[in-house]
Amino acid sequence: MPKHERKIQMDFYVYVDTVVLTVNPDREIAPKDRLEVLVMRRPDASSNRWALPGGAVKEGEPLEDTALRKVHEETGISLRHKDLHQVGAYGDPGRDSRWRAFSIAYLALLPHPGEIAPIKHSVEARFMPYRQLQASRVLEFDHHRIIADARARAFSMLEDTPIAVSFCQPKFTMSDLRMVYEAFLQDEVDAANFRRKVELTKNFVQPLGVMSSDQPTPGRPPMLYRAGRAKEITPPIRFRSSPRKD
Amino acid sequence: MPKHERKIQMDFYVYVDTVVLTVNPDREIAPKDRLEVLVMRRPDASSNRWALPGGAVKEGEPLEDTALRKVHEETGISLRHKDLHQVGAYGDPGRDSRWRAFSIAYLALLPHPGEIAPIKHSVEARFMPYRQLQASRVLEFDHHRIIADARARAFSMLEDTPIAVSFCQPKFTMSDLRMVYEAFLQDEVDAANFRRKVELTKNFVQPLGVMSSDQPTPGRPPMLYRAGRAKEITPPIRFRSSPRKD
DNA sequence: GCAAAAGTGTTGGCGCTACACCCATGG
DNA sequence: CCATGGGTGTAGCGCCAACACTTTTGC
Repeated sequence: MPKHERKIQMDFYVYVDTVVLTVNPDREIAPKDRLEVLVMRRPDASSNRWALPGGAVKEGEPLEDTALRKVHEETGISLRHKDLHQVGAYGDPGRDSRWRAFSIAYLALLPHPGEIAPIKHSVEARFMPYRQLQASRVLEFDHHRIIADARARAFSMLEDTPIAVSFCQPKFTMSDLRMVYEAFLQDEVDAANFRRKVELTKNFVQPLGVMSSDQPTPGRPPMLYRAGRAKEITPPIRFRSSPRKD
Repeated sequence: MPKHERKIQMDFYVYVDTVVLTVNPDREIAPKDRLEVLVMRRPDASSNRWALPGGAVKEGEPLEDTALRKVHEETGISLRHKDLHQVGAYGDPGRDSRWRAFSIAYLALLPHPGEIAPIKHSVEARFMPYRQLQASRVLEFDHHRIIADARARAFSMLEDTPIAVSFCQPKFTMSDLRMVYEAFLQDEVDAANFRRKVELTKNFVQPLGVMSSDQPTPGRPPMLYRAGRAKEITPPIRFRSSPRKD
């Protein structure tokens, strides 16, 4: 690593970009379109150009602090350290046409805010469906690749950590939790088997005897759960894709 | 990301460090101790201090090129782009006591060189057992954490890509391949089930005629295989840890 | 009002597949 | 002694059906 060499990298920039993912619980929406990404539009940017929240690392500032700071500055959303997971580093020459720019990408998981978060900042920020973003390539730089990598990493974390509850409200139903997996799997999951797998995993969720008396919805009132204290899922929750028709 | 702001990051350094992993096929060695890491000792470093090969990114140089270049310069080993996989970025203030240093870590998988590679460079380089490195903390900076992350990433890649063959010679036996998994699993694997799982995966390996006519070893001569052309393993090869005694 | 229908959550069961463990055979 | 192949019991799970509990609809 660092030998005692001269400082020759004065034109290098180090940024942090954060992919804030959420799952829209609206049952009207198709499972594939429930996954949403927080994006922003810069004041000076051309219309129809969106970007991930992010910015330059300050001197003496840990990378995760940069992520939290820029997301708050640019979208008004306050994340916590425990919500952040590193996705990777992006540093190809030419990914930024102006200068050599490195970006360390983070992933954050957030319960869905009921409405588009009221953002009173100079920049416009909102959640947009992941699939729509990938279909119409409106993101700057290599941010399409970054959000794709972030989604893949989030899905693998769903399999062997209880992180899916991060997308849910403090009290949630089994269907809420299942819809998180469906959003990332981009497919439906058998409700019966899902329940069994979750309940057999010690400390994944904790039942709260009560029924949800929210809005009167049709159907049997669901049981409510809250997050357990498990840090990992053993055995991992996997969903086989093999018996699908090929 | 990059706004039009002044250049304020002149004291930031961007490095690439590479974790070259290999599996020692020596049957005398316990499975847990077969995993080895390529480390080097700097000429000016105090004795007993080792580090991963790596160095600063040059202007206009892709990150992976930096990895290949520094590994070659410092250890004489020539890697290929396809051997490289990114592990992550490390940028905590204070990880380098001299200045703010970011390091992007890569992972490379290499067949075991029969002998410690004869390195005729100014720096001393060699493979050392992973477990021994982690037990005696002789690595510089946060390289202990980096090699731990690299090992975890390699293991997850073993499960759903045919990358294990990267650790083997061009022609290998089923036992050679199985020992790769055992090295990362830190446990033994049933030979019969392993064979079936591998053979049922299309294009994972390709059987050659027969017989290793190497050294006459005790036991029945094994079949020889070479790498298939599959890019991923479906379904993934998993090894359950549940029915072990707890 | 009341009954039927429709919608959602929950439980149970059948059958297949994967695999851990064991054993037989071959070189 | 190691490689290879076969066999068996069991756990996980995909799939389906039944049942529970509610709101909505029809008369």
